[in-house]
Amino acid sequence: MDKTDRTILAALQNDARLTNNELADIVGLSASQCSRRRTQLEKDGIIVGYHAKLDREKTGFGLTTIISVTLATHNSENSKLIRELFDSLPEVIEAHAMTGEMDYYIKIATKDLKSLSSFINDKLLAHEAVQHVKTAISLETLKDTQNIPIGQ
Amino acid sequence: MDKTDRTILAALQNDARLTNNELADIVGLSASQCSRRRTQLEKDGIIVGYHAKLDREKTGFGLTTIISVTLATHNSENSKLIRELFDSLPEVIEAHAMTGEMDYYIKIATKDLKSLSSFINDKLLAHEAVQHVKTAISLETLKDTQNIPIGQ
DNA sequence: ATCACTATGCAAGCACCTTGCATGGGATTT
DNA sequence: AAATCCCATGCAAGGTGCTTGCATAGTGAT
Repeated sequence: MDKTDRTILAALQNDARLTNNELADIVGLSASQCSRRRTQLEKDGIIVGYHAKLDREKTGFGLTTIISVTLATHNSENSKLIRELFDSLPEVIEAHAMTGEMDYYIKIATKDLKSLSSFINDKLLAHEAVQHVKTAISLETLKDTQNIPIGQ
Repeated sequence: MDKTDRTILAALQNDARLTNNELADIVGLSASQCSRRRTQLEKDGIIVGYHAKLDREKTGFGLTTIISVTLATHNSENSKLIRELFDSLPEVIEAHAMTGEMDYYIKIATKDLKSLSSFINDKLLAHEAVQHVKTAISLETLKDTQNIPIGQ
C-alpha cells in the first residue's frame, strides 16, 4: 500500500460514489488503474464496505446516547453473553470493551427518550450479566465523520 | 417517505454499492423507480453521503480512544472555540456535547499510544478552553455499524 | 547489462444509470 | 357513483461508467 492507495482511500472515505474517472483526476492515474487498485484494496480487506450515511433527525432516530456498562461478574461467560447481547440489539450502533472502571461503552440510536428508557430497562438491565449502567445523552452532535485521518 | 423508502435506506446503509437492479429486487419496484427514489432521498438530505469504511488495523489507525472533555469556563466563547478545535483536528472522528458532569465526549483515532499522548498534551490540553480530560482506551471494538435501526 | 515481474495506459465490450413518455392507480370533488 | 386530476410506476433508449485483455514502460535483482 503506497501513497497513491492512501489517497484513494482518503477520497473514497469522503465520497464512495466517486467514479474511477474522478479518482483518476485526484490521484493522477488512469481510470482503469484506479479500478484495479480499488478492487485490490477491497480484496485485501482494507476497504471493508461502502455505506450510505443517513440524517439522524430526518430518519427519526435523532437521539444519541452513550452508555457505560458494568458487568455483574467478570468472567468469560459473561463476556461472551454481553457480546451476543450487543450484537443482537440494533439500537447498539457501536460497542467497545474499555480500560478503566467502566467495562463497556456503547453508543445507542433511538427515536426518543421513551424508546431509550425501554431499551435500558427491558434490554440492558434485564440482562443477567449487566450490573450497572451509566447514561449520558448527547445534546448535540458536533462532528460525526468516522473517517480515519489517513489523508493527513 | 414510506415503507419502500425505508427499505431502500436500510439496504443502502448496509451496502452503498447496490445497483438499482439489486435494489429493485429487494424492494419490489423497477430499477428506474429505485433510481428516482434514491435521487429524491439524496435531494431531501435524508441520505447525507456515501462513505467507504476502512479497516482500522490495516490502515494503521487501530487505536480508538474516548475522551471526556471539561471546559475551563462555560460561556459561549469557549463553546465556540471548542467546536472549532474539534472541527480542525482530524483525529477527532466524532464529538458530542453531553448531559451530565462531562461536557463533551470525543472519539479519537490514532496510530498508537505515542500519537495519542501527543494529541492529548499538544492539541487538547494546550487549548485555553480545556480544563480537564478523562481518557478511556478501547481494548476491543465489539461492534461498529453506525447504521440506524431503520429496517427494524 | 540482462532478465523478470509488476504497474500502467488504451481500447473495446459490457453493465449500469438516467430520463422522456405513456399508463395505471388512488384520492378528491361534484 | 362518476369524473377528474395527480402522482407513482414501468419501459425503452441514449449516454456514461466499469472492467479486462493486451501491449508497453518502469523497476529491481542478479
